[in-house]
Amino acid sequence: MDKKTDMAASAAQLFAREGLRGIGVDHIGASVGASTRTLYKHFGSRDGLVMAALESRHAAFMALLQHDDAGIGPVESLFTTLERWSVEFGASGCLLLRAGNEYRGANDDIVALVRGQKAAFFSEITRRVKQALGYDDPLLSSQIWILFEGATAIASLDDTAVIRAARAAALSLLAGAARHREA
Amino acid sequence: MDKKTDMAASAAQLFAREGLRGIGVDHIGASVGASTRTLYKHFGSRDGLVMAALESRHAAFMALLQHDDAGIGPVESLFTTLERWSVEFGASGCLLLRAGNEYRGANDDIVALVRGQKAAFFSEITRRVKQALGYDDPLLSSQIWILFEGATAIASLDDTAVIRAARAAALSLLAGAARHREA
DNA sequence: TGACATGTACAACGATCGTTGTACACTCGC
DNA sequence: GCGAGTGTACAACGATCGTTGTACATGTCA
Repeated sequence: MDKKTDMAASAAQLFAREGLRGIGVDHIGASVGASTRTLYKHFGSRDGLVMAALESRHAAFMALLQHDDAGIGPVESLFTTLERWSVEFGASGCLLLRAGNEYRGANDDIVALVRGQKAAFFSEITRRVKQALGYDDPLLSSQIWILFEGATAIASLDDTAVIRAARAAALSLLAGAARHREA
Repeated sequence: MDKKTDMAASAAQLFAREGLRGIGVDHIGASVGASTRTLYKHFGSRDGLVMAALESRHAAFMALLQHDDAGIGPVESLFTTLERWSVEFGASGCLLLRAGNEYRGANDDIVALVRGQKAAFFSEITRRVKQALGYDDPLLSSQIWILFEGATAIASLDDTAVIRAARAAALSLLAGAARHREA
């Protein structure tokens, strides 16, 4: 029905696998059985399609994040969700950061979009850290963000075991912060 | 004198700024005052130039790493070197990982090269962790690697302050491991 | 002097790719 | 029934880009 949504999602997957600039618009349209003309009527340009694909990816992960709050702690679930995502969709680095780096100096709108999405993601991390500790800890929040992005990056060439190592590090830092607060 | 080395270094910088596939070979040759024909006599193909650029980057960072062992600890200097590198060469994510993701499904040689370089880098981290602790700690080594790559990735859109946050987290984990060993 | 490596200028090729125009189907709500 | 919205097929454009051939210049080393 909603072919525009399908195209954006399929484009995100193809961009992740073949490279942001390593695949043509014709091939992306054909992947969902749509003509190139339809693609342009929806997105206007290739860069417009790239932005739609990034929004699709970001929304999909954020939605998965909200859904996975069963039993485990709010910080820990960041990493279990990432692991499930990597197994299901494949690990090829963060598509948002890849786009931000690949289109810098070519399209400022894409860079601005990525910046906004990452700011939203960091807000979510900050919220979860506060939920776990009872108070705000900006440094710890950014450190957990670093662990998350590092695990995402490395998982693209190693296996997904690094994600569990990152989760353990995050929990260790979290416990250290709580211990330090008590003393 | 050695124009081949210059071209590889300049290509690495241009690839980092304009994107791995966002700049043409003519432009790269012109950046060092060389003709396109000379470029092809040295590297054979565009992908050959990409691999040479990656080797140039990897070697440059590893060399900078060996040189920065003055006063501070072996693990801490990983991050101070990264910070100096980012200020001097600009922060646009790890070019190696970017290439590995962008050329997957297009050139296996590039992916294999990146995999080897990252294995060498992880060995260096492992060596430094052992030097700091007195014994091997594979989990901690991979966690410090995660912090390093995460800081590199995030520094490309935030400022370089994240690198100091990553360094603090690494030292915290290191101290935690040493404390746990004593008990 | 001659052979050879290295570099340049210039032109051209073939291919891919982003983009658009046009004409034609289908479906839905008024 | 009719117009709007959505989708398709097909062809073509202009531009960029990777790649190569050829002819010529320069330096070095035997």
